[in-house]
Amino acid sequence: MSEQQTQTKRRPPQAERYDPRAIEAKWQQRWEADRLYETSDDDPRPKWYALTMLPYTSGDLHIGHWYAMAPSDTAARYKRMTGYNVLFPMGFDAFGLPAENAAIKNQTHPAEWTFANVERMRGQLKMMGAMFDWRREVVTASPDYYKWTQWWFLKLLEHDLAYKKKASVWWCPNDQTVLANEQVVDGRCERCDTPVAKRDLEQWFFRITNYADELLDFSKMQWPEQIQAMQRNWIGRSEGAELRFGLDVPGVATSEVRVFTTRPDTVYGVTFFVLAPEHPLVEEITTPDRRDAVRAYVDAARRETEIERMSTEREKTGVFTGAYVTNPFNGKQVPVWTADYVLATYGTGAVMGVPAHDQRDFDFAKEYGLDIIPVFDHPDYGGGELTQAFGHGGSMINSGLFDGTPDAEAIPAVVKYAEQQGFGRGTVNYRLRDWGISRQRMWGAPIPIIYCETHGVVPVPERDLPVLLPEDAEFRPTGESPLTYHEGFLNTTCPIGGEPARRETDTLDTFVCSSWYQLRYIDPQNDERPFSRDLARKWLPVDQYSGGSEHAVMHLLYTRFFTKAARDMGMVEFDEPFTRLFNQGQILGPDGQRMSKSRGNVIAPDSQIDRWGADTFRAYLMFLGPWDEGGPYDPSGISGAYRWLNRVWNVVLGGIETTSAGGAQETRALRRWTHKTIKKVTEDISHFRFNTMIAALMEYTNYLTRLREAGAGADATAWSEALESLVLIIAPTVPHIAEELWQRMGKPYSVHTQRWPSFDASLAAADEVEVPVQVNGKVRDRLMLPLDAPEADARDQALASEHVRQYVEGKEIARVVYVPNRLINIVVR
RNA sequence: GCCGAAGUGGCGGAAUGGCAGACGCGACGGUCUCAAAAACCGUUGGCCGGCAACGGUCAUGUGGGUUCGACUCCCACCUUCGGCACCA
Repeated sequence: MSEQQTQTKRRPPQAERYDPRAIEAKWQQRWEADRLYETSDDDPRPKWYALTMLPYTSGDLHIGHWYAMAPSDTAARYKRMTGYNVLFPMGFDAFGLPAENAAIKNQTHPAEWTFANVERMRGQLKMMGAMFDWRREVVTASPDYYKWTQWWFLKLLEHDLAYKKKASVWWCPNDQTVLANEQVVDGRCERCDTPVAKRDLEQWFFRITNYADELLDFSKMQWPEQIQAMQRNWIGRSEGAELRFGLDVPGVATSEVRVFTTRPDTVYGVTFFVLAPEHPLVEEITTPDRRDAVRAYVDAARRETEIERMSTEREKTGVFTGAYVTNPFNGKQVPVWTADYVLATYGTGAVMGVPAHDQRDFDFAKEYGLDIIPVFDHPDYGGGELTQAFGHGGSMINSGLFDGTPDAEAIPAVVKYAEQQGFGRGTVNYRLRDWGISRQRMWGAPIPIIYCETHGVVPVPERDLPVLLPEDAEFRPTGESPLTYHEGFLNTTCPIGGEPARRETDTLDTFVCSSWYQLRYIDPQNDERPFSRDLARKWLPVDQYSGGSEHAVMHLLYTRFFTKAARDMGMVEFDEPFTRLFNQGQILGPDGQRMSKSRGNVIAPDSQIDRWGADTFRAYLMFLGPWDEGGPYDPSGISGAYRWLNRVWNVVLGGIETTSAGGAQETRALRRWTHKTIKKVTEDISHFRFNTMIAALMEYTNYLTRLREAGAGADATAWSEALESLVLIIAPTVPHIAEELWQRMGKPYSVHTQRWPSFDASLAAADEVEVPVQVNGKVRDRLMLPLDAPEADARDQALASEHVRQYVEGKEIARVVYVPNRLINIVVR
């Protein structure tokens, strides 16, 4: 940037040019020295807890982080200016797979990589000029944080919300290690290219399904409809019945198989039965002659992803096990198959095959020549061979004593009968599964459990927390967790009897860490408890949460679950963690996809910040488009935001010839612009419509610039009102330049502690409006009409117009539509 | 495949039942300059007519529908993005 001064004929010389680099660093230091953004717990103003999702410590702060945080900061600053005591904390989500990958690659401890990233990212975050209260920072991988994450695990275990069961994970047979979904590429290990398959391990789970029904209730929050819809569908509540089919296989102890169905009324149409390949009974009931085929099929299924298996497009496959089950309703024996379209994780892992009334079952029956028996005389069904499955409609047929029961009564009738006869019961099933939290990895909070030969599974006593990660972890290139071969970590003594014992080597899913961090920010130094109950009462729930839409389901459901569990354990007194939610869209990388380190498409903003300054970059990101929609990152437009700030700088500092009594007309116009803009900006900023807010600010700046350059003079009071308002309403968006201008205007420090300006709606309103006149929907003329002109006047003026007359002449006027201040439409025939 | 969203000038977008293209980028022309950059001013959806002011007409992913009027509401389809439970 040149320090050279511009001298033009038209414009007065500027004392100094806008130099963001000088003013941004200066004010950041001043704010920090003055503790301007430290939030007190004792402030008498009403509280406002604004929270933005904490970043993962992936390396450098990228555009995606700026896109998430700069607008949140603007919203928080606005809230502060409207009279709230605003808490806006920041921290780091610091456990996880990428740190381990870096550790293996660099032969270092993951802590080294992680904490170096924390340092760097904190510095980069500070350049944004956000109002984060850094005294409250939390880092989930630091022992004084994960101590409490472990404490939460113990509490959930104590209240029977944690348990152990077998569940499948990807397993690389060559590296002898568990793989994350991300590490499986086209069915192979990303490290060694060996084909991988699922394998069952004992793992810890949280009983989130206990709260399935309550999690469907959004009445206590203001969340976007689409997020509610996604969570509702994810939870997937289905009413139906669990029915018991008889099993009589020699040498098999079990005498029944339970199946969940949403259509118990079609039970007489069952012609086959399917178990998921992972179902424990498959191996047991398979007859010797079918064993090889079944095993081969099950092995193949273990190599497939759930997404592949859920596709309704692929050809149905399956194998017959050789066994039969008995339909309790009609005593009919039907063959038991295993097929990959049945998932072990949904319902009971079994499906009763009713090909006439379920399309997937229909496809399967067609593929393998199984019987198809319709049990409803659906109005679309003519009686011949079925070409597709039929849903609801008609009344029951081929169903014994139920024949003739109409569709609407069928389900309750069959369920009632099943309950009377002991064939099953009406029940509700959820797609939601319990939350698996065990990770066979080193860089996470160790699960605080000890295994003792004598006492079994023993929770680590609270006084022994945290269970620390070893500092001398040695990573083998296989990716196996070092905890499994670290003798110092592994060997311990039983807290009950003192016998030699071994520690759990699995660590907690990182989503556990981020399920309660909003509670730690309010009391981050507390070493007695995870948080103070009094402070929780004061600050929570979070008033406004924001973050990427990629977290619409998992993180946001997990943390809601934690809150409800905490309430039931008597730790907090509210039901939901986040009263209001805003999900910003994705800022897309050059490949058109979400920016993330693992995709390798991140762009660092540093060079742009260096060139244009943080204010310009913040304004540019907010101007790009609607925040909830995201969009492609293209730096070519940044100069527009920079030019705008230059115009703001010049118009505020440039001076104008003022008079104490400017023309009444001009003064009125100036005040109208000022109040109209305050109104628009207030409305937009409070609804996160930052792009149109900035457009309005640009228009206002352009207007003031024209006014100033016209040299016509302006009313002194109205002009100072205009400039003062401008600086105040840009302050949340571009905090540094606003502070600098505020000071140069001779106003008291700080602009950020000023009151947001109010607007006078009557001053903001125009007294005349241009109204288009349409004939049959096409604009033919425009009229200047007084505000809220009566219909008769508008109609007369419209019909008097020369342009309109051409199109109306000689035709019959069928109707005149008049929308005051919007339009007149003359409908002719 | 399933769930959620989005498709509008050369580009980002505005308008959510009432003037399509606000605001900005880019491009083009100009001022300043030896020159360039920066800055500033002006023009800028397509087509047709006109020297021109201007007028006409088409146009919001595709096809249909509702309405005096549809970017906006409804139905079907296409494409792209986010998520799909161990990336976070």
